Amino acid sequence: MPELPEVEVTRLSVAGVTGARVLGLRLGKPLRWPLGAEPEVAHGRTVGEIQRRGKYLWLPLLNAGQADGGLLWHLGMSGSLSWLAQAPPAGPHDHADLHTDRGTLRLTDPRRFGAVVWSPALGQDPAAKLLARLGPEPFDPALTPQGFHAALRQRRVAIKQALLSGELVVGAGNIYASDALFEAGIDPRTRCDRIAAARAARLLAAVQRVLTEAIAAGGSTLKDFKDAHGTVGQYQGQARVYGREGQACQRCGGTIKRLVQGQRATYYCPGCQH
DNA sequence: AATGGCGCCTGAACGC
DNA sequence: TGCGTTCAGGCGCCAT
Repeated sequence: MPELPEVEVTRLSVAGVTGARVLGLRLGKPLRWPLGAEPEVAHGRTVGEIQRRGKYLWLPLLNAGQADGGLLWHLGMSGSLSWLAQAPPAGPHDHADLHTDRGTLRLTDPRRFGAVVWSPALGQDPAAKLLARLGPEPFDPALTPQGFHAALRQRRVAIKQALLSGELVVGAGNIYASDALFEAGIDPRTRCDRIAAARAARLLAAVQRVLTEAIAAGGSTLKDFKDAHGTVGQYQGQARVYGREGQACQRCGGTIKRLVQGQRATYYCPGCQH
């Protein structure tokens, strides 16, 4: 799924839920992690402002104005949220419904790698444990080219896999990691500690540029993804290399190649990336 | 400590 | 048409 752009597009499209009063929480088949509380805990609470951290969404649920709990959502690989004025009966892949007086927030996730987890706060367990290993946000001003380079120097894995891990910077999954490396002109197999400062700076800028473009395009819809109003993303049509094996590189005209790293497909242009 | 690999679950696309 | 195989956007956990 859903990489950072899709989660951000989802966040923006469900903003209307803020201020709604929760009528009930219904869960379907088990998701990746259990809710960790009785669904009734949400009842009668007021929805606060939805936030994003990495590929997670945090929905505060205020109890008489007190911020003492909320729901942490993850879309896994095939999940999407819908904001429904009139929710039809839950289908076989609808595994969470947050019913409110303004509509229903519904998680649809065929593969069930997603999750909805109750937590007393974003900074407390279980949410804190799930977020503990996340690297910096890509648009955090504290993430400098110098800091990014310093983090790269401590790793020997291939840069593509390091980007996927989210420990250097969160948000780039398989689509955007490939495209960002193309933008930066870096071979995806390059060891992190062989990337000099100038190239590291170029890579960080490329990650930011690709993610920004993807958010503007409404994300990528390879199959399941839709925003909360049912709109599909458009980035997949403008991908630089992702999913374009055998096609011509837009920059040099060479042929885009596919390889496998850590059991994941990587796409790159041998002519443009070194 | 860092790294590589596995598995969770379902559906679609493909080859025979 | 039917069946088996392969592949998918993530990520925590395990063994090395």
